[in-house]
Amino acid sequence: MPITIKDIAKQAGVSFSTVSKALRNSPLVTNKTKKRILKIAGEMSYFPNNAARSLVSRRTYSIGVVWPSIERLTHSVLITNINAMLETNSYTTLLSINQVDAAVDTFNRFNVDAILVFDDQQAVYDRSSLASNVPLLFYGISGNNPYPTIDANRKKAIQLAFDHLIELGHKRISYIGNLPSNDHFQEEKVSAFREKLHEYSIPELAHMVVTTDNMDSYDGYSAAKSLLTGSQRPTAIISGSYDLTRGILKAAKELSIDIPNALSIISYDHIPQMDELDVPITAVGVPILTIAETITQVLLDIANEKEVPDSIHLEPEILVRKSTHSVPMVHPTL
Amino acid sequence: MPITIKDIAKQAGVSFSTVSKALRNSPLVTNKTKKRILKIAGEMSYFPNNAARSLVSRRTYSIGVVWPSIERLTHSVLITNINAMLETNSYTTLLSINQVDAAVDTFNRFNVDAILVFDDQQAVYDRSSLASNVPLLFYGISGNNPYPTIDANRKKAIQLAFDHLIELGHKRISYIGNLPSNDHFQEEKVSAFREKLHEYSIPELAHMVVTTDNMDSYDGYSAAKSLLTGSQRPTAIISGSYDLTRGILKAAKELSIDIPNALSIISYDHIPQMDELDVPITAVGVPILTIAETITQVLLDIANEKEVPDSIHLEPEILVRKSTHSVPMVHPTL
DNA sequence: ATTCATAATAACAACGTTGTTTATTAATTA
DNA sequence: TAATTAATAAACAACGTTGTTATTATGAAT
Repeated sequence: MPITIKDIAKQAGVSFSTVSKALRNSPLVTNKTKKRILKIAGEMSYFPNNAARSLVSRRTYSIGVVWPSIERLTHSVLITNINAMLETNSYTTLLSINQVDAAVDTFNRFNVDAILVFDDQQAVYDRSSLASNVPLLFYGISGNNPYPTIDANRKKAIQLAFDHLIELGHKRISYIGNLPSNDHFQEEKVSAFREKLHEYSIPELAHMVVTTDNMDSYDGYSAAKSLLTGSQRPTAIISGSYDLTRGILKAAKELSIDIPNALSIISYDHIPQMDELDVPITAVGVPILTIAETITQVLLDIANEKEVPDSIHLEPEILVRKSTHSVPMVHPTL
Repeated sequence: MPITIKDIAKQAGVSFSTVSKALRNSPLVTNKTKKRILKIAGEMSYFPNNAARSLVSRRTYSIGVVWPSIERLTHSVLITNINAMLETNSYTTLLSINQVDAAVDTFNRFNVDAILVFDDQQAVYDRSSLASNVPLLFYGISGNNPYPTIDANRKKAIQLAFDHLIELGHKRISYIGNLPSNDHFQEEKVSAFREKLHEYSIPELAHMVVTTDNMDSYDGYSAAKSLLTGSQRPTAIISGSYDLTRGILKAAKELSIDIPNALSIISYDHIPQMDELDVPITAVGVPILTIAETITQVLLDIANEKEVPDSIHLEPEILVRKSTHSVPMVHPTL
């Protein structure tokens, strides 16, 4: 039997509506009684009943996040940031690891003020049939769904990376990334890479695009190991993600390949963690804080029934750190 | 403006209380009107308002999970399982990645029926001062907090592992595990290992206990690499976790050390994923499904105000797979 | 045909809160 | 001192539901 304002009212010898006002710090209650009531509320460890409150205010000041894939560092970082930002705006974040439709259903029942859907997996469900009275925001898929969407320009990111390497004089550039059958995002990166090869009239040799089965550091490690011990060693590698990069770094270290002097590495995923690796890694992508800020802002907007654009494309940036360097005059294997 | 039963009532030309009964499939409404109302509700994409419902029923049929550390595979697997099990019991799982006290506060406001706290990090807060009207269940810490707690007997697990190796004739056994300053669990495993050494009168040589900085696969990899290339190569390794084990496996593979013929590996963490590694790994620990089932059951119990034991200790099991074998007659390096 | 039982639906109260309206008290003025 | 105003606090209505109670319509039995 949870404590209610009526219990407090009885204890304080005052009407329950006075208690309500006191707890909400209304000017309609004198400071003295306010203080007294606050004290009693604390002692009785009172929690406002969100259900009752939201029933009358039509607001819960909470945001639901649908997060079906819980095992990716970049996403963890992103969610942690969004969570923190929402908190500073007095919003509470609720997560669900259910399927998108079930999670949306749940959040509707709880009357959250807005729902954020991480749809990176491109789960198979009919996005047009998602029943929801709560406004939705998608992160990850552009177009083809009727909800506001935020995504990152992955193509541009790879282009930035490539151009940076070209500027440094690199020609023998490899891309390491995973390429699952139905992942539109990874495809985008690979094709951007190939377009750039074409633009600079660089023929695509074997092993210039190394696709991995997974996004794990190991996949990066294995790919890099075989790539760097092969006959056609590149002078620079573009990595598809933070996790892969960690593996690549490890491989290089093992082979005593000096980074950046003997090999340049540039990685997708613009997260602070890039700075903490053995060699601080030059990174491309939309800064994770920018993503978090944008998502948070749009969430707050749709929660407050403001108009938001149908889709927001975030532009990537390049942050040059220690891992990229001009191509060595004498290539060790060339 | 969300659809309410009143809207449906108006549409169906019937009183709102009839709609309520129809939607809840009450026998007090004739099948004909029931069907009609259900149809209309569907068309209007109606969602029952949880706030209103829970206000009167005093139940939300939802469980809050406090999950401050979101980056560990075993925990992800565990939560995924608990989530699924609760779902089959018609309960909804809500996650929060906030600090324990803030998350408990949030869940109290939402009137979840029970709260599960993952307290593996032993976060610094006064557990006795956690204000909550909702029943709490802790996973991970035994004793010293006033709430029901479920934990796994880690000591026993390491003992099982050790005994198994002894049975196979191993004497040169190493333990690889991380040992952060304040992690009681990891300490428990290490000290269990040392006790066993003592029990079998095996002197502890250098590198018999290799502590890593992190729980990452890399840490396992590095540790194993140095351990296996050193002069005192063990015939068997006990690994502190799944992630470490993956690294160890990788290292062995690279060094062309045949598992299990040249080296036995046994790992903590009794999860199905152990079976899917290069070499299926013999594992000790409480089976993850057992943990999930126990937690789920206790959650349902406390949600329904049943009495539950103060603390439940789960007993570990050993599952022998392909990675352990009797000690080679001729030790390669001895 | 009138009464009575029953089936079907409608009306009502309650859950805990907030915002508004009304009543009470204290302070000020004439 | 009586009247008026300002201050405080109490009472009330509403939010969307559910469970209980009251009402109406239907049909059977006398």
